[in-house]
Amino acid sequence: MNKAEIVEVLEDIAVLLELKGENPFKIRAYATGARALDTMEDDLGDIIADGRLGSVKGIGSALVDKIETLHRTGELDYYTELRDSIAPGLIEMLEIPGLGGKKVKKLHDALGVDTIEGLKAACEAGEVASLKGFGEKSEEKILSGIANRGVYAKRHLWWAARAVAEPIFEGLRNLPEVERAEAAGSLRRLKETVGDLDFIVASARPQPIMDWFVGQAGVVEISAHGTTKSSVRFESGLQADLRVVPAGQFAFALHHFTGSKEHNVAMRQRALARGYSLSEWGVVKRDEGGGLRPEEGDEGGDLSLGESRITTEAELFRFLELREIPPEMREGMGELEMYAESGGTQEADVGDTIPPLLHASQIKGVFHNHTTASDGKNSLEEMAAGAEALGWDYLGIADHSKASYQAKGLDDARVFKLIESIRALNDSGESPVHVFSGIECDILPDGSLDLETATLEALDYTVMSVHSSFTQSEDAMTARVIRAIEHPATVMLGHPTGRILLRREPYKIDLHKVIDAAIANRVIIEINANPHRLDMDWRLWRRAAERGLMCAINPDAHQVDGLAHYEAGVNVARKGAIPPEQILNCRDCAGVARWFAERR
DNA sequence: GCCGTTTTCGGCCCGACTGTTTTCAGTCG
Repeated sequence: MNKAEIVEVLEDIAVLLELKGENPFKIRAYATGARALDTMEDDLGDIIADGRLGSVKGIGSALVDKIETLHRTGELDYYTELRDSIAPGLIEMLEIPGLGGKKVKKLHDALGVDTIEGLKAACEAGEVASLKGFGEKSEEKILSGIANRGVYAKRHLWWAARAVAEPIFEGLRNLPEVERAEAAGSLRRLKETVGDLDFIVASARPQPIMDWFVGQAGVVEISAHGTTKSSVRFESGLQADLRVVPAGQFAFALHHFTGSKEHNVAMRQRALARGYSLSEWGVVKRDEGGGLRPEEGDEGGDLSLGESRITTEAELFRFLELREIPPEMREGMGELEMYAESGGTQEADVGDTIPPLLHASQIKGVFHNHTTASDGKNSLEEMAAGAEALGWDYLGIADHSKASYQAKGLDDARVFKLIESIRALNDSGESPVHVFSGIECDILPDGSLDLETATLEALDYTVMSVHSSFTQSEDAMTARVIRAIEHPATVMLGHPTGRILLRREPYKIDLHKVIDAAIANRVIIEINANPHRLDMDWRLWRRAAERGLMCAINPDAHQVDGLAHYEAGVNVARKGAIPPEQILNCRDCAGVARWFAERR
């Protein structure tokens, strides 16, 4: 069993234990272990062979046994027995808002329900309301949760969520009562998908702000409307929370609600290790007995340190001897260690290990875009004009190749015609944007390429992509893509997993081997910046970039408007901490041309 | 089940909100 599958098993065990009513800390241990395994960068087989698994933080002796057994045999009796003892309907019930492990267990124990349908019937019969700990409100909430299960559980593309958030954010900032306003949560962390929107506002007069918020266009449901917190839901199912806090707590609240949860846990542990307790309200000193007392210098027993000393996130980080961690790096993936202040005891300046994050203004052009020659909606000239409007120096055009028949893919002869028309545009002097001629060439099922080598070599650059036979085995797909990477005419690899966020799973492929091959062959892996793809995933980039992998931000635009998606690619590059010098789009026109030439 | 520069046992991040209670458990972020 591979690592990803074992991670799933451990996560399953955590859920199952929750339904068993197990010790919450044991449950957390499994969830933590799963996460530790997931974020581990080395090959699991190597780590097991070296006997290093037990030294991974969060994985103790019991988990070492279970992970090794799963890795070796693909089975685990403990898991099988646990799974057989729990009805699948109970696991589904956890998706209903307001129901956690304990309540689901109680419903099952007291009423015998083990399916969503059974639970619905029990609610309608009033059996749930008569249960101790439940009431009429719980019953209603469960019924509405069941009715809306699909929409509520859904996540939303970052791009779509931002479109909803921006007008609200702008509106908030323009209200006279608002002192400071920020969007927090996964939107601010630039995650590829967003569960809900969080707005944090500093104000001494919350009520008018709350009233304005719940009255926004597009609000279909108001689930809370209080003085410190309001919650609304939009038509798409997207939920938005607004929290208003006094100015002195703003930095703490903003940090807390930006998350991630794992980052916050790590921050609190760091605070505890220094004798402080950190929360969204502030930071207080803990005395020896473990109790809390207000930080010295605070007046009137106000527990918040914020009003006197900490008014920005930067100050909060500095208080914990950290450099300011950008929101997109706060994923609980070792960022505290990365941004720790050296304290003068270390030989090397840790600052050197923190790469500067890419800024959108550094992008001088993008690659991999389509025109009406294949399945694009705009002509070559219109796309070039779109690039000019964005202030770019160059634009790469890479239409489909003939195997993508449904996309009117180009055969060899049409490629040469396209090269001619691109050359004509460049020579005409009509476009200040230089156009690079490329192709998005299909990687055929056996790993061979869809066009003649001579054709590929006549182009400025190439992007090789898989568009067919998605269901090959992991070994076959990996070998297929690596064969394409090893082809001398290959310059870039397109959307390496083929995933469509919220819609289609990635195909099975060993990306670690693909990354190794790309580095060895000086092949660029793209960040497909289409908001539905964002492939290759940011989680893989930090390590890959450290090992020297080059990246290109490719909007895969099929019309002029699609060029703007490059911004979502910038997000991925930031989250992946890819140094700008390893991003081809940061080079000027001559630099890009040189890269293409040297690659050949 | 994990972990340890006070600990191999006794902790484990913290607080608000909700709905249910009559002082609090469960859920959520």
